[in-house]
Amino acid sequence: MPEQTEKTELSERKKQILAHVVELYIKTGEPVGSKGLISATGMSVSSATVRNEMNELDSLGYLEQPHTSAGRIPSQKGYRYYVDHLMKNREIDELTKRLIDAGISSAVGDPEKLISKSREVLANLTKCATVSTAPVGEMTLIRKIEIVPVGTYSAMMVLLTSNGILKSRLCRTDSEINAGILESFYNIVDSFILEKPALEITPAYIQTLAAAVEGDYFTMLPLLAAVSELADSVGDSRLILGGSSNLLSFKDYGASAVALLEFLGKREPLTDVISSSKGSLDIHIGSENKYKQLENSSVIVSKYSVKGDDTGTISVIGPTRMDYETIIPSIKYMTDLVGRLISQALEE
Amino acid sequence: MPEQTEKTELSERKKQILAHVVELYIKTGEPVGSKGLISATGMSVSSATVRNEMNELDSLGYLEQPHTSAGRIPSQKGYRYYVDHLMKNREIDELTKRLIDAGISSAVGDPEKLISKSREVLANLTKCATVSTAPVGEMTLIRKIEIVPVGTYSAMMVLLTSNGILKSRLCRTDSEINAGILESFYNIVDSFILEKPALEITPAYIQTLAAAVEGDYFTMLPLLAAVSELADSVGDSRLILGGSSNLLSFKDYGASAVALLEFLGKREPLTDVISSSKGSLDIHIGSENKYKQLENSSVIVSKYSVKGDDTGTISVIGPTRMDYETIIPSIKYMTDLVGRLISQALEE
DNA sequence: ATTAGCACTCGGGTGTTAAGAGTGCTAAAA
DNA sequence: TTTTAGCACTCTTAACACCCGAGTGCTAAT
Repeated sequence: MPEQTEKTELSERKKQILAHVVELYIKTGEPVGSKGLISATGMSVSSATVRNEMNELDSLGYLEQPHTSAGRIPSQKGYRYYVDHLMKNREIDELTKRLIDAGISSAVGDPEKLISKSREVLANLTKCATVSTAPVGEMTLIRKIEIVPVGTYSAMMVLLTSNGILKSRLCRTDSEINAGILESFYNIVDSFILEKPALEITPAYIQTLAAAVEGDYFTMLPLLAAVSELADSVGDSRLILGGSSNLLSFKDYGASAVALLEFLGKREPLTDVISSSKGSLDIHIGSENKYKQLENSSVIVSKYSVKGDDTGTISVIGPTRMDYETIIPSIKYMTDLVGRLISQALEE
Repeated sequence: MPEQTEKTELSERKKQILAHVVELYIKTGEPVGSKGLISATGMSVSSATVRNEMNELDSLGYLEQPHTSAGRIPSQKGYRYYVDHLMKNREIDELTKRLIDAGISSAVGDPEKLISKSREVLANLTKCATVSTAPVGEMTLIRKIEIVPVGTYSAMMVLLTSNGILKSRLCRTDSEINAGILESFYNIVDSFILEKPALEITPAYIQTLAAAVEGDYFTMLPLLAAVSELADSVGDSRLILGGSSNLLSFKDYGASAVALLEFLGKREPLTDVISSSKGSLDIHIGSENKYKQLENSSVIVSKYSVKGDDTGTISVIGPTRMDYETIIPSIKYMTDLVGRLISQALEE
């Protein structure tokens, strides 16, 4: 009597077999056949039985055959069923946890560094590509601008946003940077730049400000240009891709790896993919992604929120055959940690 | 009588043919045969003549055949002869020049930005991988450190080196950052950190400093740790690789592209390759590079020097079949420009 | 010195075949 | 009714033979 009792319910043994197929395929990358499955898992049934079950899983759409005489591989539906129902979502591995902690320890206190470190660490850990989006949005305000002269004609400038992103650069003027210049610079900054959204500090806006400057226009211009350049680079931290070369090692993508890398290189579609995630941890398998270029990939998007309502994301992109079982706990742990640390860093 | 008069000298026509073969092969990527060469160049000799000449070029080692019945491709020696004697080293293209100028215009005044922009721009231009090394060395000193509180427990910290590299980060302490802390921080910085080589500000060194702090050890520690982190990241700017995914588009590297990317990902050998260059513009063709992984690649290393004796480099890495004729003027122009602009930025 | 002509070579493409892996089905056993 | 053993079948892959064409090297004629 324990058979598929409903359309959506699989018999225990089918579940077991599906889980084994998915896991074996994830491990080896080879289509798994009835015999191979038995010898690898030690199930105490015959290959014929497994074959029958697999056959049914096949017609139910959970498995598919690359060709008639090969083993089976999970279909998209199969992966989906696996991550939804079969995967033991175990706790994160203690060692992995240590690696993560150690990896981002040097960035504690600085949101931007936390974000990029987390991306790097996760890329190393998962051997997949990772994407991070900083909690930068419409309402990320310019919080502080400092300028420190380091020579007669040059100064270092630092810009801090309400989200804790810090950008700095040197800038150079044609005429001397004296107290007067600094004063009028801070005046402009105080009145027209601070507490404005970073996205609004465009070159055009700067132009209009500069036009209104009395007197030392030509000294002020490079300073204001530097401000706009810094404000602009805040936006750059929004979405960053890392570890994409990891994807080359997967034999899953044959020659198509190049096309994938090209796709990932473009900003807009990637932003789209990430931002279309709703939950706090979303898994998009294969063609669940709306972009054709991702049909053989899975994207795991995990969100964290910092004290405001701003949310950032960390994502992992890899072949559908990625190791969900270990990646998911890692990315979860990572996002929690980063969210906590950033919130902490932003406390007054 | 104009034949190969010496071992090292080729007849005019041989030179012409060699040049054509190299250029055609660079353009098409296909081995060039006698007929194809004539039809592509409009030479007024018969294919048989060309064949004879090619045959001799072959035995002299300038050309080689992938297989008997294919056309010829330049050997390493052929490329070498081409870049040394045959290539018209024309001026940089006006359009390219504009692109370069425009590309790095936003970075003027900031050495570090200049360096990374130049790398990016050159990667886009050449479609190859690019490597930049900043003029960071043993004698790059910490020139200035500023710390600006931005909240009760957090401050932004900025570090400037003698070479104009600026690094910044937020840092956070457990107890309040007050005037006293700041004062003792600056005391430590002034006495033990400023004007020291950045490379010497290691975590270990910081440890010994921190140990000697009286009183508020636990507040000072994160600040000093941040200093060491910043000093460390100065070293990171030393050698940076960019545009490596460009290499994937070259059909020259088939499956070996992956191995190449892996090689380029490692820091030490790459440093070795770049730093073994002696002249101001060095071209290493194929296995002239001492690393086996580069046997199908050429590396062009171009140096610039800034006012001191510090020199940085910009390099292009691509298949031996790269377009030397346009890449070389571009990289030359770029290094000159960057060298000039950095020197300018570093003037008092 | 150049060229036309020609035999030759070799890689790439196209069957064909044999081996191997894996399946689906059937009939017997539990 | 479920499981299992056996077997025929399918399909991929590797290996081999084959042909075609591009390109060569050589020779003889100009």
